Amino acid sequence: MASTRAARPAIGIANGKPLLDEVNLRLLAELRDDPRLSMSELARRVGMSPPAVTERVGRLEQAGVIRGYRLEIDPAAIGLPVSAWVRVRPGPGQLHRVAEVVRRTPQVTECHRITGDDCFLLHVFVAAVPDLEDVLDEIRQYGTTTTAVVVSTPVEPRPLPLSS
Amino acid sequence: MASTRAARPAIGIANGKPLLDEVNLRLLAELRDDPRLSMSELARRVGMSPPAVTERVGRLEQAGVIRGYRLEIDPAAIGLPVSAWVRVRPGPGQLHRVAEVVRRTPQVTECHRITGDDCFLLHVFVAAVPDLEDVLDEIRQYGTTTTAVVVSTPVEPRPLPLSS
DNA sequence: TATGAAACACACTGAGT
DNA sequence: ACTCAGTGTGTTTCATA
Repeated sequence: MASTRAARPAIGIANGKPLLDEVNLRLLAELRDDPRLSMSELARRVGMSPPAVTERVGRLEQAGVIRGYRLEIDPAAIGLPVSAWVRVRPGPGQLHRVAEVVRRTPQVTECHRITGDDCFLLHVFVAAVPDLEDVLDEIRQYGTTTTAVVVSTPVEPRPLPLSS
Repeated sequence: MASTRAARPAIGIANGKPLLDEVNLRLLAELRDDPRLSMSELARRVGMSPPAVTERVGRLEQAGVIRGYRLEIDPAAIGLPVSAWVRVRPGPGQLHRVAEVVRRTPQVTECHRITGDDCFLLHVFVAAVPDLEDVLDEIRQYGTTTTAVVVSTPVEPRPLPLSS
Protein backbone atom coordinates (compact mmCIF):
# COMPACT_ATOMS: atom_id res chain seq x y z
CA MET A 1 0.00 0.00 0.00
CA ALA A 2 1.34 3.34 -1.05
CA SER A 3 0.69 5.20 2.19
CA THR A 4 3.50 3.27 3.86
CA ARG A 5 6.04 5.10 1.71
CA ALA A 6 8.30 7.73 3.25
CA ALA A 7 6.95 11.28 3.36
CA ARG A 8 8.15 13.81 0.79
CA PRO A 9 11.62 14.93 1.88
CA ALA A 10 12.13 18.56 2.86
CA ILE A 11 14.60 19.38 0.12
CA GLY A 12 15.96 22.94 0.25
CA ILE A 13 19.67 23.31 -0.40
CA ALA A 14 20.98 23.47 3.14
CA ASN A 15 24.28 25.27 3.78
CA GLY A 16 23.79 25.16 7.50
CA LYS A 17 20.12 26.10 7.49
CA PRO A 18 17.35 24.91 5.19
CA LEU A 19 16.37 27.44 2.52
CA LEU A 20 12.71 26.56 2.89
CA ASP A 21 11.95 27.38 6.49
CA GLU A 22 8.45 28.15 7.77
CA VAL A 23 8.57 31.77 6.74
CA ASN A 24 9.76 31.13 3.20
CA LEU A 25 7.07 28.51 2.69
CA ARG A 26 4.47 31.05 3.76
CA LEU A 27 5.99 33.62 1.43
CA LEU A 28 5.80 31.15 -1.44
CA ALA A 29 2.20 30.31 -0.59
CA GLU A 30 1.17 33.96 -0.44
CA LEU A 31 3.00 34.83 -3.64
CA ARG A 32 1.57 31.81 -5.39
CA ASP A 33 -1.93 33.02 -4.51
CA ASP A 34 -1.12 36.57 -5.61
CA PRO A 35 2.19 37.03 -7.41
CA ARG A 36 1.81 40.80 -7.44
CA LEU A 37 1.63 41.33 -3.70
CA SER A 38 3.78 44.21 -2.51
CA MET A 39 6.67 43.41 -0.22
CA SER A 40 5.00 45.54 2.44
CA GLU A 41 1.81 43.53 2.25
CA LEU A 42 3.79 40.29 2.32
CA ALA A 43 5.71 41.58 5.33
CA ARG A 44 2.47 42.29 7.16
CA ARG A 45 1.17 38.81 6.48
CA VAL A 46 4.24 37.03 7.80
CA GLY A 47 4.88 39.53 10.60
CA MET A 48 8.19 40.93 9.44
CA SER A 49 9.64 44.16 8.17
CA PRO A 50 9.49 44.95 4.44
CA PRO A 51 13.27 44.92 3.88
CA ALA A 52 13.60 41.51 5.50
CA VAL A 53 10.91 40.07 3.26
CA THR A 54 12.38 41.69 0.18
CA GLU A 55 15.68 40.03 0.88
CA ARG A 56 14.13 36.61 1.50
CA VAL A 57 12.19 36.76 -1.74
CA GLY A 58 15.31 37.89 -3.58
CA ARG A 59 17.14 34.91 -2.16
CA LEU A 60 14.42 32.52 -3.26
CA GLU A 61 14.67 33.98 -6.75
CA GLN A 62 18.44 33.72 -6.89
CA ALA A 63 18.40 30.15 -5.58
CA GLY A 64 15.98 29.25 -8.38
CA VAL A 65 13.17 28.22 -6.06
CA ILE A 66 11.21 31.06 -7.60
CA ARG A 67 11.91 30.58 -11.28
CA GLY A 68 10.10 33.68 -12.37
CA TYR A 69 6.81 35.41 -12.85
CA ARG A 70 4.57 34.84 -15.82
CA LEU A 71 1.86 36.85 -17.52
CA GLU A 72 -1.02 34.65 -18.58
CA ILE A 73 -2.52 35.86 -21.83
CA ASP A 74 -5.72 34.43 -23.32
CA PRO A 75 -4.54 32.67 -26.50
CA ALA A 76 -7.82 33.36 -28.29
CA ALA A 77 -7.54 37.08 -27.60
CA ILE A 78 -4.29 37.26 -29.53
CA GLY A 79 -5.58 35.19 -32.40
CA LEU A 80 -4.43 31.71 -31.37
CA PRO A 81 -7.56 29.91 -30.18
CA VAL A 82 -6.48 26.43 -31.24
CA SER A 83 -4.36 24.43 -28.82
CA ALA A 84 -2.94 21.01 -29.67
CA TRP A 85 -0.63 18.42 -28.19
CA VAL A 86 1.72 16.66 -30.58
CA ARG A 87 3.70 13.51 -29.88
CA VAL A 88 6.79 13.12 -32.01
CA ARG A 89 8.75 9.98 -32.78
CA PRO A 90 11.96 11.07 -34.49
CA GLY A 91 13.57 9.00 -37.24
CA PRO A 92 16.90 7.29 -36.50
CA GLY A 93 19.53 9.89 -35.62
CA GLN A 94 17.07 12.77 -35.97
CA LEU A 95 16.45 13.29 -32.31
CA HIS A 96 18.36 16.53 -31.84
CA ARG A 97 17.04 17.87 -35.16
CA VAL A 98 13.53 17.67 -33.79
CA ALA A 99 14.58 19.53 -30.65
CA GLU A 100 16.18 22.21 -32.83
CA VAL A 101 13.28 22.80 -35.15
CA VAL A 102 10.87 22.85 -32.26
CA ARG A 103 12.93 25.42 -30.38
CA ARG A 104 12.78 27.89 -33.24
CA THR A 105 9.09 27.34 -33.90
CA PRO A 106 7.27 30.00 -31.88
CA GLN A 107 3.93 28.19 -32.08
CA VAL A 108 5.47 25.50 -29.89
CA THR A 109 5.19 26.82 -26.34
CA GLU A 110 6.68 23.84 -24.61
CA CYS A 111 8.45 20.58 -25.45
CA HIS A 112 9.23 17.65 -23.22
CA ARG A 113 11.39 14.62 -23.79
CA ILE A 114 9.41 11.69 -22.44
CA THR A 115 9.64 7.97 -21.89
CA GLY A 116 7.50 5.63 -23.99
CA ASP A 117 7.01 4.96 -27.66
CA ASP A 118 7.19 8.62 -28.55
CA CYS A 119 10.16 10.78 -27.68
CA PHE A 120 8.71 14.27 -27.48
CA LEU A 121 5.51 15.90 -26.34
CA LEU A 122 4.81 19.37 -27.74
CA HIS A 123 2.24 22.01 -26.96
CA VAL A 124 1.27 23.99 -30.04
CA PHE A 125 -0.91 27.08 -30.50
CA VAL A 126 -2.29 28.14 -33.88
CA ALA A 127 -5.00 30.38 -35.32
CA ALA A 128 -7.03 27.54 -36.84
CA VAL A 129 -6.84 23.77 -37.23
CA PRO A 130 -5.51 23.89 -40.81
CA ASP A 131 -2.59 25.99 -39.57
CA LEU A 132 -1.34 22.90 -37.76
CA GLU A 133 -0.23 21.69 -41.16
CA ASP A 134 2.62 24.21 -41.29
CA VAL A 135 3.99 23.13 -37.93
CA LEU A 136 3.51 19.41 -38.51
CA ASP A 137 5.10 19.51 -41.95
CA GLU A 138 8.22 21.08 -40.49
CA ILE A 139 8.50 18.39 -37.86
CA ARG A 140 7.65 15.51 -40.20
CA GLN A 141 10.94 16.09 -41.99
CA TYR A 142 12.60 14.42 -39.02
CA GLY A 143 9.99 12.10 -37.57
CA THR A 144 6.38 11.00 -37.31
CA THR A 145 3.72 12.87 -35.36
CA THR A 146 0.51 12.10 -33.49
CA THR A 147 -1.66 15.14 -32.93
CA ALA A 148 -4.46 15.70 -30.44
CA VAL A 149 -6.47 18.92 -30.50
CA VAL A 150 -7.63 20.35 -27.18
CA VAL A 151 -11.41 20.38 -26.98
CA SER A 152 -11.72 21.72 -23.45
CA THR A 153 -9.61 22.08 -20.34
CA PRO A 154 -11.22 20.59 -17.21
CA VAL A 155 -8.23 21.66 -15.11
CA GLU A 156 -6.58 24.90 -16.19
CA PRO A 157 -2.88 25.01 -15.38
CA ARG A 158 -2.72 25.51 -11.64
CA PRO A 159 0.04 25.91 -9.07
CA LEU A 160 1.88 22.97 -7.59
CA PRO A 161 0.73 21.77 -4.20
CA LEU A 162 2.83 23.35 -1.45
CA SER A 163 2.72 21.03 1.50
CA SER A 164 6.22 20.18 2.71
CA MET B 1 0.47 25.28 -49.93
CA ALA B 2 -0.05 26.66 -46.49
CA SER B 3 1.44 30.09 -47.04
CA THR B 4 -1.49 31.03 -49.25
CA ARG B 5 -3.81 30.93 -46.24
CA ALA B 6 -5.25 34.14 -44.80
CA ALA B 7 -3.21 35.93 -42.14
CA ARG B 8 -4.17 35.58 -38.50
CA PRO B 9 -7.19 37.81 -37.89
CA ALA B 10 -6.85 40.77 -35.54
CA ILE B 11 -9.38 39.53 -32.99
CA GLY B 12 -10.02 41.94 -30.08
CA ILE B 13 -13.63 42.50 -29.17
CA ALA B 14 -14.38 45.66 -31.09
CA ASN B 15 -17.13 47.93 -29.78
CA GLY B 16 -16.20 50.71 -32.11
CA LYS B 17 -12.44 50.40 -31.62
CA PRO B 18 -10.30 47.28 -31.38
CA LEU B 19 -9.19 46.37 -27.88
CA LEU B 20 -5.75 45.37 -29.07
CA ASP B 21 -4.39 48.54 -30.61
CA GLU B 22 -0.69 49.27 -31.02
CA VAL B 23 -0.24 50.52 -27.48
CA ASN B 24 -1.98 47.58 -25.83
CA LEU B 25 0.09 45.15 -27.84
CA ARG B 26 3.23 46.88 -26.64
CA LEU B 27 1.95 46.79 -23.08
CA LEU B 28 1.32 43.06 -23.40
CA ALA B 29 4.77 42.53 -24.85
CA GLU B 30 6.49 44.48 -22.07
CA LEU B 31 4.46 42.78 -19.36
CA ARG B 32 5.09 39.39 -20.88
CA ASP B 33 8.83 40.06 -20.70
CA ASP B 34 8.55 41.34 -17.12
CA PRO B 35 5.18 40.84 -15.43
CA ARG B 36 6.23 42.83 -12.39
CA LEU B 37 6.93 46.10 -14.14
CA SER B 38 5.48 49.11 -12.36
CA MET B 39 2.80 51.09 -14.12
CA SER B 40 5.16 54.06 -14.10
CA GLU B 41 7.88 52.12 -15.84
CA LEU B 42 5.39 50.75 -18.34
CA ALA B 43 4.15 54.28 -18.93
CA ARG B 44 7.68 55.48 -19.66
CA ARG B 45 8.24 52.69 -22.16
CA VAL B 46 5.12 53.41 -24.18
CA GLY B 47 5.31 57.18 -23.74
CA MET B 48 2.17 57.75 -21.72
CA SER B 49 1.16 58.85 -18.26
CA PRO B 50 0.94 56.26 -15.48
CA PRO B 51 -2.81 56.62 -14.90
CA ALA B 52 -3.53 56.06 -18.58
CA VAL B 53 -1.46 52.89 -18.60
CA THR B 54 -3.01 51.67 -15.36
CA GLU B 55 -6.43 51.97 -16.89
CA ARG B 56 -5.45 50.20 -20.09
CA VAL B 57 -3.92 47.29 -18.20
CA GLY B 58 -7.00 47.13 -15.96
CA ARG B 59 -9.17 46.93 -19.02
CA LEU B 60 -7.07 44.15 -20.51
CA GLU B 61 -7.45 42.25 -17.25
CA GLN B 62 -11.20 42.77 -17.10
CA ALA B 63 -11.65 41.77 -20.71
CA GLY B 64 -9.80 38.55 -19.98
CA VAL B 65 -6.97 39.23 -22.41
CA ILE B 66 -4.71 39.19 -19.38
CA ARG B 67 -5.90 36.11 -17.52
CA GLY B 68 -3.65 36.58 -14.56
CA TYR B 69 -0.17 36.49 -13.17
CA ARG B 70 1.58 33.34 -12.12
CA LEU B 71 4.48 32.53 -9.83
CA GLU B 72 6.74 29.86 -11.27
CA ILE B 73 8.17 27.63 -8.58
CA ASP B 74 10.85 25.02 -9.22
CA PRO B 75 9.06 21.70 -8.64
CA ALA B 76 12.22 19.99 -7.40
CA ALA B 77 12.77 22.69 -4.78
CA ILE B 78 9.46 21.88 -3.15
CA GLY B 79 10.01 18.16 -3.28
CA LEU B 80 8.25 17.26 -6.55
CA PRO B 81 11.05 16.59 -9.03
CA VAL B 82 9.19 13.99 -11.08
CA SER B 83 6.97 15.24 -13.88
CA ALA B 84 4.79 12.94 -15.97
CA TRP B 85 2.16 13.15 -18.68
CA VAL B 86 -0.72 10.71 -18.46
CA ARG B 87 -3.21 9.94 -21.19
CA VAL B 88 -6.53 8.63 -19.93
CA ARG B 89 -9.16 6.66 -21.80
CA PRO B 90 -12.22 6.54 -19.58
CA GLY B 91 -14.48 3.51 -19.47
CA PRO B 92 -18.00 3.81 -20.94
CA GLY B 93 -19.97 6.49 -19.11
CA GLN B 94 -17.02 7.34 -16.84
CA LEU B 95 -15.93 10.44 -18.61
CA HIS B 96 -17.08 12.99 -16.09
CA ARG B 97 -15.87 10.82 -13.20
CA VAL B 98 -12.34 11.10 -14.53
CA ALA B 99 -12.68 14.87 -14.76
CA GLU B 100 -13.91 14.95 -11.18
CA VAL B 101 -11.21 12.81 -9.65
CA VAL B 102 -8.56 14.68 -11.55
CA ARG B 103 -9.84 18.04 -10.33
CA ARG B 104 -9.50 17.06 -6.71
CA THR B 105 -6.08 15.48 -7.14
CA PRO B 106 -3.57 18.21 -6.39
CA GLN B 107 -0.68 16.39 -8.07
CA VAL B 108 -2.50 16.96 -11.35
CA THR B 109 -1.60 20.50 -12.39
CA GLU B 110 -3.49 20.54 -15.67
CA CYS B 111 -5.95 18.40 -17.59
CA HIS B 112 -7.05 18.72 -21.19
CA ARG B 113 -9.85 17.00 -23.06
CA ILE B 114 -8.37 16.05 -26.41
CA THR B 115 -9.30 14.45 -29.70
CA GLY B 116 -7.90 11.05 -30.59
CA ASP B 117 -7.95 7.62 -29.01
CA ASP B 118 -7.46 8.98 -25.53
CA CYS B 119 -9.84 11.48 -23.99
CA PHE B 120 -7.70 13.29 -21.46
CA LEU B 121 -4.14 14.48 -21.15
CA LEU B 122 -2.90 15.16 -17.62
CA HIS B 123 0.22 16.74 -16.21
CA VAL B 124 1.27 15.16 -12.92
CA PHE B 125 3.97 16.07 -10.41
CA VAL B 126 5.19 13.68 -7.72
CA ALA B 127 8.12 13.23 -5.37
CA ALA B 128 9.37 10.00 -6.97
CA VAL B 129 8.37 7.63 -9.75
CA PRO B 130 6.73 5.08 -7.42
CA ASP B 131 4.44 7.85 -6.15
CA LEU B 132 2.79 7.84 -9.55
CA GLU B 133 1.10 4.65 -8.41
CA ASP B 134 -1.19 6.53 -6.04
CA VAL B 135 -2.39 8.89 -8.72
CA LEU B 136 -2.73 6.26 -11.41
CA ASP B 137 -4.62 3.85 -9.16
CA GLU B 138 -7.19 6.54 -8.44
CA ILE B 139 -7.73 7.20 -12.10
CA ARG B 140 -7.73 3.55 -13.13
CA GLN B 141 -11.00 3.10 -11.27
CA TYR B 142 -12.65 4.89 -14.18
CA GLY B 143 -10.43 4.22 -17.19
CA THR B 144 -7.10 3.10 -18.59
CA THR B 145 -3.93 5.16 -18.51
CA THR B 146 -0.78 5.60 -20.55
CA THR B 147 2.03 7.30 -18.66
CA ALA B 148 5.12 9.07 -19.96
CA VAL B 149 7.71 10.40 -17.54
CA VAL B 150 9.48 13.63 -18.47
CA VAL B 151 13.19 13.03 -18.96
CA SER B 152 14.14 16.57 -19.96
CA THR B 153 12.47 19.69 -21.27
CA PRO B 154 14.07 21.06 -24.46
CA VAL B 155 11.59 23.94 -24.51
CA GLU B 156 10.52 25.22 -21.10
CA PRO B 157 7.01 26.65 -21.10
CA ARG B 158 7.37 29.99 -22.88
CA PRO B 159 5.02 32.85 -23.74
CA LEU B 160 2.80 32.76 -26.79
CA PRO B 161 4.08 34.57 -29.86
CA LEU B 162 2.66 38.11 -29.97
CA SER B 163 2.64 39.16 -33.57
CA SER B 164 -0.80 40.37 -34.64
C1' DT C 1 19.59 38.02 9.46
C1' DA C 2 16.74 41.36 11.23
C1' DT C 3 14.98 46.29 12.30
C1' DG C 4 13.96 51.49 12.00
C1' DA C 5 14.25 55.90 9.80
C1' DA C 6 15.03 58.80 5.73
C1' DA C 7 14.98 59.53 0.73
C1' DC C 8 12.97 58.30 -3.23
C1' DA C 9 9.56 56.16 -6.42
C1' DC C 10 4.98 54.57 -7.22
C1' DA C 11 -0.21 54.26 -7.13
C1' DC C 12 -4.35 56.55 -6.79
C1' DT C 13 -7.63 60.31 -7.09
C1' DG C 14 -9.86 64.32 -8.87
C1' DA C 15 -9.94 68.30 -11.85
C1' DG C 16 -9.10 69.98 -16.28
C1' DT C 17 -8.38 69.35 -21.50
C1' DA D 1 -9.37 58.92 -23.36
C1' DC D 2 -5.48 61.34 -21.73
C1' DT D 3 -2.57 64.63 -18.74
C1' DC D 4 -1.25 66.95 -14.59
C1' DA D 5 -0.69 67.72 -9.72
C1' DG D 6 -1.42 66.30 -4.82
C1' DT D 7 -1.63 62.75 -1.28
C1' DG D 8 -0.73 58.44 0.78
C1' DT D 9 1.86 53.92 0.25
C1' DG D 10 5.46 51.23 -1.08
C1' DT D 11 10.41 50.55 -1.97
C1' DT D 12 15.24 51.05 -1.03
C1' DT D 13 19.29 52.14 1.38
C1' DC D 14 21.95 52.49 5.35
C1' DA D 15 23.10 52.53 10.06
C1' DT D 16 22.49 49.56 13.90
C1' DA D 17 21.71 45.58 16.76
